[in-house]
Amino acid sequence: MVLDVIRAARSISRVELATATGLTGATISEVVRELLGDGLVVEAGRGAPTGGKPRTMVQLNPPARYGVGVQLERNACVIVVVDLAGRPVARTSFHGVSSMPPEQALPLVASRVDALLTTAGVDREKVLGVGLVTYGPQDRSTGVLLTPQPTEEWYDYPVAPRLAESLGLPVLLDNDAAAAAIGEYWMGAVGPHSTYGCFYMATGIGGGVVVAGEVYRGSSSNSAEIGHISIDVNGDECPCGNVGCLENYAGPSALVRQALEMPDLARRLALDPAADDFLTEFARIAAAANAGDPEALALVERSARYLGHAAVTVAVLFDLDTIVLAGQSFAVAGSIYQAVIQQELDRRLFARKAHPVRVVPSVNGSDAAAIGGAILVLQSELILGHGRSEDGTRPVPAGAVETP
Amino acid sequence: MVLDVIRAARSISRVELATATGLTGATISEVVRELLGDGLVVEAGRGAPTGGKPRTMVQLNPPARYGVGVQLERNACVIVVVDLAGRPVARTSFHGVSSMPPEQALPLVASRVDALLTTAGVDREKVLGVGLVTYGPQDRSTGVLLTPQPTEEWYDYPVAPRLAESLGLPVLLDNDAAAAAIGEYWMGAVGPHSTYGCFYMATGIGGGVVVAGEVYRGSSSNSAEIGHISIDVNGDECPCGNVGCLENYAGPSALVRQALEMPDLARRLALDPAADDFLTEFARIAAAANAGDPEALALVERSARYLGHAAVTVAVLFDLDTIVLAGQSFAVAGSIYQAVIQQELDRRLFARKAHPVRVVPSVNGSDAAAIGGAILVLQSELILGHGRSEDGTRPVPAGAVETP
DNA sequence: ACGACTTACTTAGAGACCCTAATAATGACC
DNA sequence: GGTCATTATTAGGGTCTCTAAGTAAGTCGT
Repeated sequence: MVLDVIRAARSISRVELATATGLTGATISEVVRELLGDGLVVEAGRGAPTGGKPRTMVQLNPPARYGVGVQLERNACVIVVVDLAGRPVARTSFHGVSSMPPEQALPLVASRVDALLTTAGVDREKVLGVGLVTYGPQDRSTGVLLTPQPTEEWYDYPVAPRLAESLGLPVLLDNDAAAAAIGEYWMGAVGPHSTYGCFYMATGIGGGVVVAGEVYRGSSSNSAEIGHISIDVNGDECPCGNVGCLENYAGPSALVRQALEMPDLARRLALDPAADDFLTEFARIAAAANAGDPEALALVERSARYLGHAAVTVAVLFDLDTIVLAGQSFAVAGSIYQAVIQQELDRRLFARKAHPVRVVPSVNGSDAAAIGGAILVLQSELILGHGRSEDGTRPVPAGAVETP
Repeated sequence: MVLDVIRAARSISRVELATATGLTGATISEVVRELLGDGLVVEAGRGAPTGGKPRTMVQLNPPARYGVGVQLERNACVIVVVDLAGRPVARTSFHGVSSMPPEQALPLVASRVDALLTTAGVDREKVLGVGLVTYGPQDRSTGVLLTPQPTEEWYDYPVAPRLAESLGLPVLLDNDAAAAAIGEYWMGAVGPHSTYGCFYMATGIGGGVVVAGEVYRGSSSNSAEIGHISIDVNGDECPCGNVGCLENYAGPSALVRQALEMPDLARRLALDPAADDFLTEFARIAAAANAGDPEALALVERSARYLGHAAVTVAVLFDLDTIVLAGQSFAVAGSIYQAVIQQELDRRLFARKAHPVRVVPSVNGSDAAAIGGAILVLQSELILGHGRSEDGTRPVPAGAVETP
């Protein structure tokens, strides 16, 4: 808990820690000494003069621990290594995983992770674990995917345990949007008391909500599937069973479909109706909208308005104060989306006497989910204490100085 | 925490408490001794034989403490007194409060509470506090209403502090739907690990979500306002600022409006277009639907389908396992609503590999909100420990046996 | 019917955690 | 250079919950 406050504050003195945590100075002294001993934090400089003894600031020691984030998307796989500060120190991405069966894909991923750690010169002892993030339903506790994607063979396959086996590191399975959401928190983009949501748009649209610094988990940890909430009670049925699903109005594949129905636009952007990777087609539409193409802009703005409409629902239900936009599909035309969604929220929530909802782009950019996955591991092991050993002490990698 | 487990189990032995709480038998012994001393629990009988020393069961001592619930609705005011088991031991209701300014209404409410406690013979020392529940936005921390209802004068009026002053008892302000929701939990209608929602329909439609035995609170404790989530992106604008609000499709006032547009039905049910209390008109429609009137049934079923549609959204976002229907507007045609909403959930969620969502009526009937308000106080003071004194001990009303 | 066994509960002592109170350290200010 | 304000540390104690050992109260076998 103290560590989390230090992280949030970036640099903080012991007195400030005491007031922030509610603990007494004596206890803080003790805890900070232990953290210093573990190498997790370092003393760094003086605080502003206060008329007495100057405060010695403590802050996270970024290279003390690392987390690995692996994101499996429909087409690509992104791997990042982040330090304690949440900053990526190494990154790689490659294609082809989605067309393999898991038996073949996971060892490949494992070898890539190994290679990345080696080239980045990261001491393996300092790696707390791997955060594996995917879209769609999953069983976090067993580390199993509950969707037959990318291929049938992945359904019910124990991806997390198998990857853990290959790597010899703990592997946490989680949702891409949830990971991106917690990434914002760790990086300090939202306040520690903020209740906020993340809209994650890549090939699909996912969502994650964070309350008091932790991801909201419902009864089965598959909450906030924003892509399949309905925005129109009279809409068409979706393969998911619901009607009027947001994704079919506002998702990248929907926009490509809509653009293909506009012959002028389709020709102008050289859209390929047979392209199997619709994200590149979508990126072209987004780029055209950015460049001022009226037809493309109209499409993107309508998509954004639908997203804004869903954002109102999510914001009202969860009582959010901030919504973060993350995922590569916001990479190109993110500012348009941000403006329109913000406008929609302001318009629809103004009449309520409630606080406004702020819309912001992710601080972690396109790799938000992968980075978030790595951060989930850091949080799980260091803050929530899931990785502590049986005797209650923290696992101390080689190199850390043990307190006597 | 131990008390909460005892409540949930109704009757439980110390060994079972140990396994349920994760504490050791020794600790449980100590804690239970203290609870016995406070009079909060009593030993009651033997458990099933296990081959050794029989287990002595402990259970809540219902008359040890009481909570008062006060519900302010648009037309009526309901006051209940419940014991530790959550059972109402006294109840009264009256009209007229909504037409008064708060300066006049709150002393009236206070006198009614006093009278009710007296006639019920409840020792005032054993009353932990009052749960005041209302609809619409509010500021729980200050006990202030953020809506100009029932009249302008109530807006920003410190209702909770004033009532506390009049009564000399702590007063908690909360949302009616949230109260009804937590009432279900206390009564054991949902399991302790359930994540569930409550749809509360009286004059409007409210919602509450409970996670791990506590009401979900967003950034301002005004979450899950179900009546004003949109079910139709192309719908009409609502005074709240949103479009296609559920309440305008499925709420009691909407149904009365729809029925008045059907001359045959309006005549048959003798609906009064000028009636200011549309709940009695709505009850007539619901009764007709129950009795098999095809037009009335069609109206109610359509309303239920809209509610079911919203239920899908809420269930997906919060990942619920159960939805409770509460409030007087479900009193008459509750079974129709329950069946249709259940059907809609099953239909829309089937394709997902997820768990089903169960729809159940409230165990607390029409007074669910008032009872829930009283229970909120019990929970707040006894389980969450908000009412403990400075030295960390529980407040011990006269009559309780203090441990040496 | 008696004693051995099983299971439930209690007591005693130890350790972790965090508190209060007193003490040491360190730079600002006159 | 001494006093003061403020920060940090140390010492000692209280509370909580644990382990380990002991006691209570049944069942079961002979």
